[in-house]
Order: sequence, then structure tokens, then C-alpha cells
Amino acid sequence: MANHTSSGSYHHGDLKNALLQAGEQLLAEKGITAVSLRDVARAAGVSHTAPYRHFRNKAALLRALALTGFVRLNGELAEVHVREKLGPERQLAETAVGYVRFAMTNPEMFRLMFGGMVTADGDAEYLAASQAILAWLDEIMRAGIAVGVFRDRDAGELAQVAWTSMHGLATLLMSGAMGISVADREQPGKLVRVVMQHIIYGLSR
Amino acid sequence: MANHTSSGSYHHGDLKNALLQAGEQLLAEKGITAVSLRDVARAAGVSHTAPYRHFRNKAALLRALALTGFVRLNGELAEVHVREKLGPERQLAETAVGYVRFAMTNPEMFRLMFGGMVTADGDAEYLAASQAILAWLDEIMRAGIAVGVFRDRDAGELAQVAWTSMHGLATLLMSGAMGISVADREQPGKLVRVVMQHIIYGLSR
DNA sequence: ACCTGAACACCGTTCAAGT
DNA sequence: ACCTGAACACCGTTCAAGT
Repeated sequence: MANHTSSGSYHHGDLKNALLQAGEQLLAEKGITAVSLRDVARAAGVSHTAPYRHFRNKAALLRALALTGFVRLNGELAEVHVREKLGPERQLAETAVGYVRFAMTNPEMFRLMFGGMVTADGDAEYLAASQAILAWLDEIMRAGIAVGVFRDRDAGELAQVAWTSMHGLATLLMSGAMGISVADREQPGKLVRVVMQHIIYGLSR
Repeated sequence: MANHTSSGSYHHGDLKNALLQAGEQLLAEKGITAVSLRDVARAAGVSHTAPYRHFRNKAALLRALALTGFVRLNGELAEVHVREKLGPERQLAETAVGYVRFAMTNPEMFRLMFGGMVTADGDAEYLAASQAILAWLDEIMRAGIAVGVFRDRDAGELAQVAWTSMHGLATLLMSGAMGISVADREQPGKLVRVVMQHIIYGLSR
């Protein structure tokens, strides 16, 4: 899809985006370990060396893919914000539910984003994308402090506590280490609410 | 190393353990994505097909490797328990520090254990190994409830909160998403203590 | 029982070459 | 500028064969 260039010839139109789209689909279908650069090129209908014109190597393509994941996650968290006008505690709880749901419904993307294949090491784009999540939580905590429901501590600190909790829930649930099978659709939401209730209790005054 | 069989011939002695040892070293040196089954066989001094006599495939070798990681982690957490006789709160905080330190000093092993390449899906051994961590935290929480420092709730629930928090800290720090470079040796410990302080506050009565 | 070597169908990456 | 095809040094896995 995307925009064709005006010329009728278009070798492929916008190969870069075509590759990212194909990559995202293959990621979801086959999993992070099974997706090859050659597969992506094949799915986009070009030779297996064509991607090198747009990405330095496979890692660069995966990095770009992870960034689209962050955009999507931030978008979903924003939706929670709009939908919920029920005060900071409820907002925090629902953000956690959304965060964990994103992880459970896009497990391979989530793994790509946080699993260590892509890292923030000197990557300003990645760092900015991930910090956007923290900024988001920071806003909730700040609002909660302002209306007196959260303890009057550094909002950034409280945001770190919140992020840590929902991220731990997501990663632990995905690994299956919690003893709750990934297939089970009901349990996760319940666990998230129970754990977040404790967290929120601790953050409240 | 390990035990030679009594016969002088010994094709390799105990190849299975030799492979696991070689695998652990290569994992730490080259990282999870770079370690190949052929590398492991090479390091153990056998042909690249020999491992198939002891492991069904590469995934099975990695799974066995992850299990040794769980044994090591549980051992380190046990050390914290013996060392600290300072009450449940302090014990929980130090357990979190130990948990995160394990992750930071054995990042590739930690990734292997929780990164999704190995999963609990119907794997009783993996589930038992990971549940041992939870049982461990459960004990701390139970003791804390008994002496009246923690809220009188289901100990398993409090243990899930605790595990979630330290695991979130570990994974978020490793990904670099927190904005704290992995190279920085001081910051992590500080962050862990700050976050755990909030968590413990919430768990306390 | 335990290990080897050839073989197969894949990889990621480089490079000269085509339009 | 953008893409192709051959080539290179790797993979994981299977299988007949050796001791």
C-alpha cells in the first residue's frame, strides 16, 4: 500500500515500508527467531539483497520494526487515557491492563521491543520511543499527586515503580513462569488487577 | 571435567555435561543469538552431529542450559537468605538486589531463562524451576505476615507482587529502556532499592 | 552405545553487474 | 538510484556408515 511515486515505472514504490510491513506480518506469524531477511524480501517480492539498499543489515531492519511497535503501544496507551476519566488510580490500573494486553496479543513484537535483540545502547530513537512510555506514566502520577491520591514523592520515581510493575507482569506472564498458561485468556487480566491493586495501595497516601 | 567412566576408552567421558559447560561459556561470551549448536560441539571437541545423541535438537540443549541457570539463580537467592537475618522487609529488598544483580551479571543466561526461547508450555521441569523462585518469595512474605510487618493477605499474592517488581526491574534495566546504561554499575542498585522501598511500603501494614 | 562425514536446504552479507 | 545473481562462509538436521 502506501503512496506510489508519481512515475508509472516504480521499481517497487516504497520498498522500505513494504519491507517493514512484510516484516511485521512475518514476525507475528513465524516468531522472532524464525523470521529471516530473505523471507522478508521474498514476501515483499524483491530479491534477497534488495533490503540492503534500505537497511544496513538485518539488525537495522529489526530495530526499525521495533520502533513501529513502540508507536503502536504508545497509541494504545493513549486510547486508555482518552477512554478513562475515572481518576488516576483507575487510570493507572487500566494502563497496566492495556500494557499487558499489548504484550499478550503481540508477543513477538513485544519480545523484539524489550527482549534484548534491540537495545537503547546509544540509540537515541529507541531511547526516545521507550521514554515516551515513562513520560506517559509520569503524567498520570503527577495528576494523582496533584489531586492528593498519590504520595507526594518525585513523580518520576512513582512512574518507574508503575512501569516496573506492569512490565514485570507482562514479561513473567509471557514466559509462562507464573504458572499461568499463555493460552488462558481470563487469568492474566485478573492477575494484573490484583497485583496493580497492591502497587496502587503502596503508591497512595 | 565431571566423572570419567571407569573404562579407559571413554569416547568423551560425559559428553552431555561437557556440552552444557561449553554451551554456558559460549552463551556468556557470544550471546544467545550467536551461539550455534556447531560451535558448542566444536568447543566440546566432537563432531557437529554428536550432540544429537544427547539432545533432541538445539532447543533441547538450550532448555537444559536454562535449567542450570535457574539452579544457579535459586542458589544465589538462598545465599541472601542465609546472609540476611534482618527481618522480612530487608530480606525482600536484598533478594531483589540479588535477583537484579544475577540478571545484570549473567544477561545472556537471564535472557535465555525468561526471553521466550524457552517456555513453560507443558514443560514440567521449567515450571518447577521457576516456581521455586516464587516459593522462595512466598516464604519471605509468610514470615513477614506472621511477625506482623506485612499486610495479612494471601502470601502467594504478595509473592507475585514482589516477583513482578524485581523481574520488571531486571528486564527493563537490561533492555536499556529505563535510560540507565547497562555499563553503569552504581545506578541499578540504587534504582532497585528505591523502587523496592515503594513496593515494600505498599506491602506493609 | 556412541560418534563421524556427507548431504540438504537453508541463512546473512558482499560484490560485480545490470537498468 | 535501485535492484539482481552469483558467491562465500556459515547454519540445523537427517541419515547411512563406522567402531
